[in-house]
Amino acid sequence: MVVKQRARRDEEKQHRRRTILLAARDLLEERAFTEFTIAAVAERVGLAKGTLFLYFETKEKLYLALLEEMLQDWFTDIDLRLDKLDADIPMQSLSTTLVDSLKNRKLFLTLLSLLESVLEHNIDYETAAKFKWGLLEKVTATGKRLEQRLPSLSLGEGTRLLLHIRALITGLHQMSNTSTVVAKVLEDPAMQVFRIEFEQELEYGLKALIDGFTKKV
Amino acid sequence: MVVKQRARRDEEKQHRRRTILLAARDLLEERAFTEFTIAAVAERVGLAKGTLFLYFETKEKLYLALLEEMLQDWFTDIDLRLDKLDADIPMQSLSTTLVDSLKNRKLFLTLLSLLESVLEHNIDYETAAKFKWGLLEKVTATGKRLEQRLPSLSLGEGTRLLLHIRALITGLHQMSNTSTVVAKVLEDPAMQVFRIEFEQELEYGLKALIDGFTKKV
Amino acid sequence: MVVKQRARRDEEKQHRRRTILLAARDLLEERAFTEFTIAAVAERVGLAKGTLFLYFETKEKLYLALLEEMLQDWFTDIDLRLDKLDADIPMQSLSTTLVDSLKNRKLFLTLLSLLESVLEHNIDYETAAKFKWGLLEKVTATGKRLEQRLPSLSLGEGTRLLLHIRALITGLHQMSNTSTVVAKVLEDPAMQVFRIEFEQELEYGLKALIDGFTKKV
Amino acid sequence: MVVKQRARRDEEKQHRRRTILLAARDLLEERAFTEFTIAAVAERVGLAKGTLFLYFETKEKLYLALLEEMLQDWFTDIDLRLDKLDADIPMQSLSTTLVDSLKNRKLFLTLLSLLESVLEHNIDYETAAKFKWGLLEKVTATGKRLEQRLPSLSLGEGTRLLLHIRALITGLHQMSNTSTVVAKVLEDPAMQVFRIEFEQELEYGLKALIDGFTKKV
DNA sequence: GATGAATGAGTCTTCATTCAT
DNA sequence: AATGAATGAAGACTCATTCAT
Repeated sequence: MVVKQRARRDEEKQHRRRTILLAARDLLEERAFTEFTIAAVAERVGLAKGTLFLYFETKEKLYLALLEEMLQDWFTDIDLRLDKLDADIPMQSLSTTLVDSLKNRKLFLTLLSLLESVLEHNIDYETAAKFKWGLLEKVTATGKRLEQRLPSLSLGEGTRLLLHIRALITGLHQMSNTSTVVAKVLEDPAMQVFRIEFEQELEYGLKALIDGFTKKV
Repeated sequence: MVVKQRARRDEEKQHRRRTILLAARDLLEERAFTEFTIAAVAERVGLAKGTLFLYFETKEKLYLALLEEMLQDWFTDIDLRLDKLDADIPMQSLSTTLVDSLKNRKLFLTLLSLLESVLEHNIDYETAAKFKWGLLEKVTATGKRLEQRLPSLSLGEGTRLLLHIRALITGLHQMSNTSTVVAKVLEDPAMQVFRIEFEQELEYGLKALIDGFTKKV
Repeated sequence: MVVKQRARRDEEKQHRRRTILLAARDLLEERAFTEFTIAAVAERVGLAKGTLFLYFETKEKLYLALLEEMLQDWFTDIDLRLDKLDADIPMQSLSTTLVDSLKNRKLFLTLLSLLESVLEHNIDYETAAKFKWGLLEKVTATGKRLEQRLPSLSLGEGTRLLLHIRALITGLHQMSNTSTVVAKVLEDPAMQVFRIEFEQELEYGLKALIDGFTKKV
Repeated sequence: MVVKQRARRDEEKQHRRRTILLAARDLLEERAFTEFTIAAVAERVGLAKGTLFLYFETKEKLYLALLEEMLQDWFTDIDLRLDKLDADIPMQSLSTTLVDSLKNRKLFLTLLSLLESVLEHNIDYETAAKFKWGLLEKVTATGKRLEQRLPSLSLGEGTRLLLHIRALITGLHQMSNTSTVVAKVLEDPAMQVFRIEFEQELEYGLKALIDGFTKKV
């Protein structure tokens, strides 16, 4: 029975919440999502299983909180980069910007890929609504920024482009994360086509996608 | 205990294998993937759970075999359509062709979306290798066809385009399949951005993607 | 964290003890026994969970104290009524008296029904002894009163009658408190036999019981 | 992994079902109801936990099945005894008959005492309805028999008497089953009043109750 | 004394897989 | 080959009780 220092003040509690999220983040970075259990997270933080339920009512809420935080970070980052981006620079640099913003965000990608298929299941209306409204806000704001940077986009197309960008990100991320056995199979030189280098391939795909979105007269 | 007629000859065994796959296919079409349990498949085929393990050593092998068959079908279909496609027709019709080929292939999309994240886990090297080599062949062949149809593509870029097409398909498919609760949240008019109509959106995205791949000078 | 005024003097502590018991009483009146958790009681009193354990070492001790208080009240009430009861009035009115004394004592009945099966577990010898000795005193006194009112009873039979009265009360109370699902089942007219109206049925049963106890020559 | 002989034929399965029920019965005889968990029953039968769920879909269904069987037995027994009972013999022997029928049925009494408060919770409408209809049938039939033996009872009063008999049984049974600590407290000679000898006391109470039911002019 | 965060044993239940029949 | 009963490792979650603050 190792009693952890108690988080009494609200500040401390927020900190512990973050500690849990960080541990979850670490865990996700190392192991497959299927091994991502409450028990594993608890062990990682060095807290009892029950304690986690003091901070997150259900497993799914923990997942979602994790993604929510990462989304927040990512959108902040992306917005900053977009604001710095000169409007005259061609879209090529936009894809580079996006790819750069995703570097060191492996777990963000993992969770993002699982959003609709896993994370958004087994949650209540309240939680779902709160999450979606938050997301809507961010998506709209960033969508607007895209429209400013890419003047050929008409109203609302920024958000739409963002949606397709996400599709490409999610798709490629999944395809690039193979199981250990498959990775071994792909070592064969002939299999090169399937050895997807995520960042490089994403940049390539994004360029094409954005190109297509903007150049289409 | 109704003992099913035994499959003795190899031919019969192959036939039973197919019967299982077909039943699994039907099941997947009706129910969510989480309800896709061995027990459910067995019940659907009218065979015992244990029997399934005579034909597929693990659950994942069954999944993979299912996808393998569907991939076979889809590539055959797509190749046929590509061969019929006149080389002079602009790429716009290529996206339409692709979208058309995916109509009535809901389960194919479901499984394809789960390939790397679920299906390729818990299988042995042999199975993985066999699957990947088969896929390589198909991908290469269809990639070549794309290069023929889209002359601006250089050697090998057909396969690469195919890869990005799949990424977009997988990404959009996942995004368009929301849980019941989320669906309810999305009923709000303001949430329209998140209510993704798969086929329509895919066509839009594919056009842009292919456009970008080809027009890029 | 709102720290409640500390109870320093013994008098204050007794007062707080009572406050807790009263809150627990209220809670039990509203909710089913299964929802009667320490957390719920604490919330109701406006004290912290831990504080409750300063006044009651175990959950069961709290229960028992609660029942003890209610028993005290009830015996006081019943004794008063018995004293007012004219010795010449037939026993019929005794059952009425008893039933009347139980009106508005729902939670008393609930706890009484759980005495041996739940409340008296997980307590120490001391507590058990104290409780039982107190009860003995009350039972004996009221038993005596019964013997005075019902002259046909021989020495000690008053207590014995009391015992059987309690058995009937406990039994009927339990039988009349059905779960929601069962209540729905009992809506069927054919199920009328099982729809027990506690007070009415108790009066009926008590009459018979007391009748039998007294008229038996 | 001790694989138990498999129950293949329907007959064997019924037998295993009974084995489980018997084990549950034994367990209940030895330990308190709170310790009566699926895990404990499984260990007792020497089966895996999961196996129990093949025979009983939920914990509550197991409980109810247990009681259902015992009720069946008891009513059969009681009806037989009532049929043999000469109508001319006074009701005194009726109480004796009832008490006799309850000898060696400790666990039946335990479960019966928990029927409304525990067993009938957390079950679905179907199960509840099936149980109640079965019970209704038995209660009605036995109620009729009582009316035949006790001619002073008017139509329907047999069932009503049965109801009160059950209340007394349940009440006394609970009161007579004390926890270990309380039992120790009751060793004091002064506590004799609380040392309830179930059978003896039930006979006494039943006599009075039946007397009251019948003699009431 | 008061607090409430932390604990962790304990509960039911699911399901892929095994193996006696 | 076919069967399906048996397995048991997980898994999420609850709650009385403890104890650092």
